[in-house]
Amino acid sequence: MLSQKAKYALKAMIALATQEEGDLLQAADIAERQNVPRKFLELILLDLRKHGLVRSQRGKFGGYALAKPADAITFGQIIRIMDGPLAPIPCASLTGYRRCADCRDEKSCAVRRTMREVRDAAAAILDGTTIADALGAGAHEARAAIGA
Amino acid sequence: MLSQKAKYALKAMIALATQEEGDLLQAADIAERQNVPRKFLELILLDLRKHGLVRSQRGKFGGYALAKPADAITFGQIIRIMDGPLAPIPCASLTGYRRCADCRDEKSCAVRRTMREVRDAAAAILDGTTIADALGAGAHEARAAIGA
DNA sequence: TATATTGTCGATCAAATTAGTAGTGTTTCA
DNA sequence: TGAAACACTACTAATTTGATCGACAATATA
Repeated sequence: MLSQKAKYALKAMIALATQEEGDLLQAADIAERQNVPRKFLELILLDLRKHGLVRSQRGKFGGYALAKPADAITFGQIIRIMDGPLAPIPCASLTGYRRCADCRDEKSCAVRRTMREVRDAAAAILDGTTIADALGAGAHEARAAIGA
Repeated sequence: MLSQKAKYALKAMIALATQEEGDLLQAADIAERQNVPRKFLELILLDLRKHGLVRSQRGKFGGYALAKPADAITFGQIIRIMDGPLAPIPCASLTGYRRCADCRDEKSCAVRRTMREVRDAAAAILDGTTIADALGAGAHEARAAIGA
């Protein structure tokens, strides 16, 4: 399961991507637009900043902006920061491998093998979808909705 | 994340599938073979029985057996019983749909759209992998391991 | 029938995780 | 100097997870 935190982080990054290059968006604005608790969102943005996805400016008229182009930031990066590895089970993870305590023979474990397949499929999608894609597709859907 | 419970359930089902048609396997045996806590496993088997995946016999020389052929039981069925929907987020679930409380416009939500893709990919794998597949591949690996 | 054995089931529990909230400090600009 | 914004620490309530315990019910065999 994706945590609320990760979901809020994705929504916040998408909101930041709608800004003009160089413009800042304040936590309170994002919170209101995306309908998420402001203080909780601040923690999330802080975390994203510490991981280099977002930059911030303090003081009056401060705020947040993407630290990199929207097409260089993937869903996978954001989710891993917030929730950890994508794999359904640690023994099937590339980025956060941990052995199962109860596993007798990892090589022949069908659970692990199948969970690795699931991980790979999820990673292909999440590491292949950028914040820019999210915007683009959204715009596409919006255009389609008005018949354009 | 796959819970321990779901992982144990998968392992137990695989263990049951190794038995001859009609033979029973006792909870204590499964627990020892698969290295899982016996009492916890009993709860899991009970749950699997109530959902029709396993049958049980009480009393001396009692035990458990698959209630259906191993190739008619998928990872997806087992995981949904133990952990609920496969989707990373309820608004992207087919079997357990629930709206996000904070969502302003579900139609244009890029998070939802992408999580639906992840769900579909995971479901394709998990609903397409049976307990029989798990055994078969395991045997193949085993044969490969001994050079056969 | 007695007894050992095995599944059934309800209650309970400790630890971890989740989803926040509160408050204080720090920076910046007008 | 003061208001506005981010930074950071600490705390907490509720939920979930991963079990454990013990009494009960069914069954096979001696």
